[in-house]
Amino acid sequence: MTDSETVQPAADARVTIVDVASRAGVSISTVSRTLRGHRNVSADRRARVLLAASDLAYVPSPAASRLASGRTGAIGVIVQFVARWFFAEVVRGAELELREAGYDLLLYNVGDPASRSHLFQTMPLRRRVDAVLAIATSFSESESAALDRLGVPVVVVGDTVSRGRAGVGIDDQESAAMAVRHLALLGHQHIVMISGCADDPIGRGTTLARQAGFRLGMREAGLPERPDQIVTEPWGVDGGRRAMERLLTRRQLPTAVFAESDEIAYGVLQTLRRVGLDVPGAVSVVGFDDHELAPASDLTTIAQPVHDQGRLAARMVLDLVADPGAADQAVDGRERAHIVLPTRLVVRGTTGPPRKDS
Amino acid sequence: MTDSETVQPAADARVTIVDVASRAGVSISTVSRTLRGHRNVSADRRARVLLAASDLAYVPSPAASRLASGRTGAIGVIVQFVARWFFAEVVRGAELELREAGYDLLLYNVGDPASRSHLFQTMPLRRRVDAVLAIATSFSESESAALDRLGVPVVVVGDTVSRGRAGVGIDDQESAAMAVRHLALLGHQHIVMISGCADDPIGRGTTLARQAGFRLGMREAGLPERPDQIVTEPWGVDGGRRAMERLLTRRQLPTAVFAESDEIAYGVLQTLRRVGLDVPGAVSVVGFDDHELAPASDLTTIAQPVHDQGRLAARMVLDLVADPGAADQAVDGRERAHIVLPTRLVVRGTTGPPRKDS
DNA sequence: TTGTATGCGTTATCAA
DNA sequence: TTGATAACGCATACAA
Repeated sequence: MTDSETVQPAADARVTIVDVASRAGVSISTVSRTLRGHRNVSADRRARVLLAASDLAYVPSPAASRLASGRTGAIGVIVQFVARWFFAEVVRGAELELREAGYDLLLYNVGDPASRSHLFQTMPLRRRVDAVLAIATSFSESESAALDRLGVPVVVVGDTVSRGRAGVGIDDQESAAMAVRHLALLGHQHIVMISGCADDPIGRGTTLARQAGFRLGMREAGLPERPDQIVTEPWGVDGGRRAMERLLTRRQLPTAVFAESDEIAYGVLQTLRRVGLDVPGAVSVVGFDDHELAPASDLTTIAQPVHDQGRLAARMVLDLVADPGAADQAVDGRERAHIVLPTRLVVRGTTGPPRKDS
Repeated sequence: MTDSETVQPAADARVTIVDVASRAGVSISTVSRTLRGHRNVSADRRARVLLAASDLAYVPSPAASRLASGRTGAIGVIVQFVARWFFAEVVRGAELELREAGYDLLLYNVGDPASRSHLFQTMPLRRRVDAVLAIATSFSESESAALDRLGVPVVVVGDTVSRGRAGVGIDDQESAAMAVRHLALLGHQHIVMISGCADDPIGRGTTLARQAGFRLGMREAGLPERPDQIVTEPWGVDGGRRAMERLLTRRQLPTAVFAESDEIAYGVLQTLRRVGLDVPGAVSVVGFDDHELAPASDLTTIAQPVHDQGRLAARMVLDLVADPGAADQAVDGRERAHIVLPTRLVVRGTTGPPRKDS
C-alpha cells in the first residue's frame, strides 16, 4: 500500500473562506470565484488564493454552500435491493461518475414496502438532492407524482415501464428473443421460459418485456404456442429451483429452458444437477444478465452492460442538473433522452443441440 | 401496489420555518424546538405547530440545519466493492438502521487505488459526515491518520487488523478452525486451504486470520504441517479456479479443500466439475461466508451474519455520534466497543467422508 | 476584475 | 415556557 502516503497539512476543520481570503490578501468573493472556477479572476490572485487554500487545507462547508446556492451537490439513488448484483453494479457505475463530478451519492434502499412508502410519503429526498436516479423499479401513479413534485430531474435505469422519463436501459424484448433464436437455431422445439411473477412490483416492466420477447422469438421460429410455455415463480434462485421442479412433473420435459435472469437459471441448474439430468445433454439452459458468477456456472446467457448503464445514467443526471431543459436533447452523442444499450449472447456450456432421442 | 397512495399536500418546497411559525401564531424558535422534540414546549403550542407544519407539508432545510447546528445528519460509508455480495449486504444492513434514525448514507466506493487515494488525500468526507463506517478494509498508517484527522467517530466492519477502533466483526481465526475441524471429523487427513494473497490490501486482515485459523485447526486435529498446505491466488472465482487447477498438477490430490471465501469455492467447484471429479466423493469443499448463492451450489460453508454486522455497526456509529465518549462503553447490552458475532457451520452437499481408497 | 453587502433557513443563546 | 437575535459559512447581485 504505497498510495495516499502523502503527509497532510494540519487540516483544521475550522478553516473558513475568511481565513483563506485574509491569508491570500483578497476578499472572500474572490476566493469563492476562484474556487468555483469562474473566469473573471486575474492570474496572480488566482494563484495566491489557490496557494492559501492549499496551505490551510481549506475545504468549503457543503452546508453553507448549499444554503447559499440552493444546490445540494448530491444525487439521490433509489434502489430496491442493493445486495443484489445487478443493483449493486449499477450503483457502482453511478458512484464512479458522480464522484468524479464532485457529487455526493445518497443511497435509498427501498426493498421492503415499509421503507418504500416511507420514501414516497415523507419524501426525505426533498431539499437533499439535485436529482434522482431510480434503478430498475416501476412506479405507481402516485409514486411517480410524488417524484415529480420534488421538482428535480429524475432518471431511470432498466425499467421499461417508465417510458416518458429520461433513462437508460436495454431492449429486454429483443434480448429475450435473441435467447430464443439461439435455442431454436440449435434445433430446440420444446422451449419453456421461467420467469418471475408479473404481478410482483419489482421489475414488473422487465419481466413483462422479457416474456413478450420470448413469445416473439417463438413465433419467429415458427414454434407452436403452448399453454404452459411460461412458468412463473417468485424471482430468484429458489423460484428457479421450484419452477424446474414443476417442470419435472410434466408429461414431457422441455429440451431447453430460458430463464428470465441468471439467478433463476442457477436454481434451474441446481435442480437439474440434483436429479442427474445432463446439461446441456438433456436440457439446455439460457440465462439473462451475465451475472458475475455466470462464468462459474458455465452458464450461457444474454449479457447486458450493467456497469455502463449506471455510468451513463449518472451522466444523464448530471447533464440534466446542469441544464434542466435538456431532457429531450442529445446526450453523449446519442439522440434521445432514452438510451438503449446493446446486449449480446454469451455462449458457455449450458446450451447445445437437443439429443436426437428427445 | 397499494402502498404510498396517500395524496400529498401541495408540498411547496419553499415553505420555511417562518411560514410555519406565522401560521401557528408562534415564534420560529418554538417551531424549531417543537420539531426537534424538545421538552419545554407547552402541549397546546406543540399541537398548533405540528398542525401547521403538516398543513404546509413543511420539511426543514437540511443545509440550513446543518450550517446552524454543525451536525450533518449523514454517515459516510466507505466500501471497497459495492458490487460484491458481502459489501452490499453490509451496506443494506447499515442503510436500514441509519435511515430509521433519520440519517443519510453517503456512499464512497473506493475499489480502485485512484479513488481510494483521492478519498484519503482530499478527504471529501470532511464536513460532510458526522461519522464514518468502513467496511472490510485495512488502513495504512497514513490512511488511518487521515481518518482520525476528520475528527469524527470511525467504526469498522469485518476487518481484524483494525483493532483499536470500534467495530463489529467475526472471529475469522476460530471460524476457519471450525471448518477444518468439520473436515477432520469426517476423516480427512489431506486438507488444503485456498485463499487470496495476503499482500493484497483488500481484506488483508481477514485473509491472514483465516489462514492462521486453518493452521490452528490442522494442529488441533493432529494433522502434519505440509509446505504447500495453503495455495494463494488472487481473491475471487478465477483465483479459486486457478488454484484448483494447480492442485490438479500435484503428485497427490487433497481429499478436502477449505476455501477462504465462497466465491473462491465456486471457482474450485467449477474446475472439479469440469474434470469430472466427484464432490464430495473425490474432493470435499468448504467455503466461507454463506454467500447468497451458496445454497444454489449446495456448498458447505461457514456462515456469518453479514446483514447484522451492517446493522450493529450502524448502531454503534449512531451511539458514538450521540455520545462521542462512549467508544469504550457498552453498546446494545454488549460489553466492549468491538462486537464479535458468532459464526456457524452450514452443512450442505459438498462435504463428506473421504473415499476409502484415497 | 474586485470588493461590499445581503440573504440563504436553521439552531442556539440569552432575556424576558 | 417563550421570543428576539446573533451566529453558521458561503454565493451572488450590485457597486466600484
